[in-house]
Amino acid sequence: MSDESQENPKESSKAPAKFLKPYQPQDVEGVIYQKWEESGFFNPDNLPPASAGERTEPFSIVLPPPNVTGTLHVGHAYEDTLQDIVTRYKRMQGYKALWIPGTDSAAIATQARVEKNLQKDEGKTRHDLGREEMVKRVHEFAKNSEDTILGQVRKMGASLDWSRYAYTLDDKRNRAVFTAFKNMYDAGLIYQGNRIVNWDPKGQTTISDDEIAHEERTAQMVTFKYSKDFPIAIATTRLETKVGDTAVAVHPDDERYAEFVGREYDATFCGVPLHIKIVADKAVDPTFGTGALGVTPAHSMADWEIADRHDLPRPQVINEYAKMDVEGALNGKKVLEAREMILEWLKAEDLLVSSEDVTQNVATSERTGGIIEPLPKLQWFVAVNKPFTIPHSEIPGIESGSETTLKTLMRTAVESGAVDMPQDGFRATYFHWIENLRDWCISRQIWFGHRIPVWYKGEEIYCGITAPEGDGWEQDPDVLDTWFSSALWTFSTLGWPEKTQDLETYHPTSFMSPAYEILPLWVSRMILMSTFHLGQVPFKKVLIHGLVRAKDGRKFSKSLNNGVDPLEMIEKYGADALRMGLIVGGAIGSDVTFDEGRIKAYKLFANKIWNITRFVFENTDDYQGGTVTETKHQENIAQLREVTADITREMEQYHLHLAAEKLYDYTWKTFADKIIEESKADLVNADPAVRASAQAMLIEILQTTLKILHPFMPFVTEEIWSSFPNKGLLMVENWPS
RNA sequence: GCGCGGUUAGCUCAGUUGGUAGAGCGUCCCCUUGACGUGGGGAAGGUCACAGGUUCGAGCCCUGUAUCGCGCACCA
Repeated sequence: MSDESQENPKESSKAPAKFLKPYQPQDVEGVIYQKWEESGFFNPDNLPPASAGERTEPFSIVLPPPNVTGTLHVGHAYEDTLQDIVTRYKRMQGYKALWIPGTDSAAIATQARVEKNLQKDEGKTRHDLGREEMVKRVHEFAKNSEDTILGQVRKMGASLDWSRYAYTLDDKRNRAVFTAFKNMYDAGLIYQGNRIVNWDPKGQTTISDDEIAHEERTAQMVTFKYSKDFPIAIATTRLETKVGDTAVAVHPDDERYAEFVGREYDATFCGVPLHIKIVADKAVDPTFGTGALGVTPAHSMADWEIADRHDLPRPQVINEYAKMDVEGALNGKKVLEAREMILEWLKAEDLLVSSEDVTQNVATSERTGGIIEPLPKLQWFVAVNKPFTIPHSEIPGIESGSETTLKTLMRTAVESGAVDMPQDGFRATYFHWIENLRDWCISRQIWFGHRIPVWYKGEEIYCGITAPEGDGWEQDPDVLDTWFSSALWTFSTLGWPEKTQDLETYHPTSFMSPAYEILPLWVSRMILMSTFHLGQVPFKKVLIHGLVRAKDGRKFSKSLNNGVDPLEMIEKYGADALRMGLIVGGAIGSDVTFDEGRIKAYKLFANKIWNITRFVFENTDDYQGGTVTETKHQENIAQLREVTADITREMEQYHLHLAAEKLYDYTWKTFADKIIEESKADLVNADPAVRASAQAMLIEILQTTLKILHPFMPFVTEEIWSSFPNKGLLMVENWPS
């Protein structure tokens, strides 16, 4: 700051004409962004030295890649703002600040979107087009939507290094994905297995646990016996699955049924022959229902595990189209029809014991709304509990060359503090999720995405980064779960698997700020991939943010049609106002309610800064130099120094909302309402030294204020800064201390 | 069921290590004083969900209750 007061004496300026009108963000934002881009300073390789000398310390963030399914929404705007504030702050502090942009192909979401359009516009399905044509269409759609969304990110003022732009399906990221797959396959951590998966009959694909939404429905809970001579009644809401039963399980300590354990019975159930064994298993809750569980291994996760323990057969009785696949009259019926038929049959045979309505949560696909049918299928999995030897580890508590599991890595990365997750609540959620984690099903039966890098020829199987030599090889038709590639994002964007300078310099990344809803989906999987492939955490600090909600507290969603278009807000109030309005909306981590009034308030604030500047220019046009000599002026500067230190403290703790509020408060209540008001008398003082002192003070306070406001309101501050003679870009000025 | 979070002014939300409650918007009154009316000055408005506890002192810490919301797992 002291060097500033020595700089000032050389400066004198008239108020440029633009200050005579109110601030018009629309006129300047595009121009300013272009100036920034042309400067090359978004790329840390081009940054000028800082006050402390050459920039040596890296600071890196990767942008959580928006899906190429549509346009920017206000949640993106919030997230972009958080990251841009941090990036700009660190850049001004002298770091090699890098923020990498990218987009995500979002396999299922994007394909579903295109399929929907296809159905609507042409009345066709993807099968009508064929795989090749369909994938082409999806790529076209993605390209279009990518252009749109990147244009929108720029409008937010995001200081992203576009020269390092990455797309999850580009060549480099493809290579990273295949390499990651192969490495994990070779380590025995990716395997193929027949397991119960969440099958979406509507989307004709498997989906992960995280893509399931539970919907509350009323269902009929039916208690019945398989046959007249069967000794135990069981209950179910899914009668149609009962033709796939191979056992009845009771609790080992349940005396009511103890005598039956081990016996086997034959029955013909609604035309289907059943062979039922009575087994004892701890998983059964003796207090629920009749205390006996009909075991349907092929259509229930829990039952599959019971079947494992008792070596039971696992007949599949429902197919991929949610239709019955059994002997007799039920064959080919939809599950709901079959349920009715069986109920009628039970009544007719007098096997129905009782029936009641219950409320239960039905698993549906988040994407298609289809009711999930648990089915056994041959799928690819990542083994999270399987021990393996990690060749290299920088994670505290995990030695290089030691035996560990992916789950242990995920837990240790956060437990050890290598990933700093300061929000206790979210850390608890994270650990809770890890504890319940099962093997991750990574194959998807869709066409758009990373094709699984495995080829088959008869009994032979080959896993590699490119197709194997020779004829007759056929590639696995499935594609990978989109989160598989997203999970590599912190290092695939930096050039991995090549040993690039970027990877060396910028990984682990410094900071990540995702929404809490993708903590399990994405954050934990980035930790999984990064610790496995690099032995490093993906980021040193993760600060989870909340959702932006509509004023009534509901989520913004397309179906509710309550969305707010950030571009409309920018058009109306300016990007700076939108940024401030979102940041001050609430503490990071809690949900933010969207409030247009708040954004409007910050448009007024931008104008206030504009007019402060006008006042300073108008009153310093004859400024010939001189320093801040008056005691009260010096006190004002000292006070600003304290405010700056306070704001810096808040920034260091990532209390961005507090820093923003304090900036607003200082600029308006102290600088404008007190300092400027009090300076008016001094500016007309007969003693030219007093006037000069006031002038020096005003210039210094204005310039410092612009600097500390810049990360929050980059456009208006940069525009004002450009009106001072002999100044470079504000974005690379040094953060005052 | 397990886990997490919220409950503070009419509305939307802050509140840093416990020290007499804050902002924006809204409401009311005043001001055509040369930076800005997209402004300035002032005012009203809160038993900080409830009940206990710890403390000299609690919006903040502890226990419990209510209520709203979220996540995970689901019971057949």
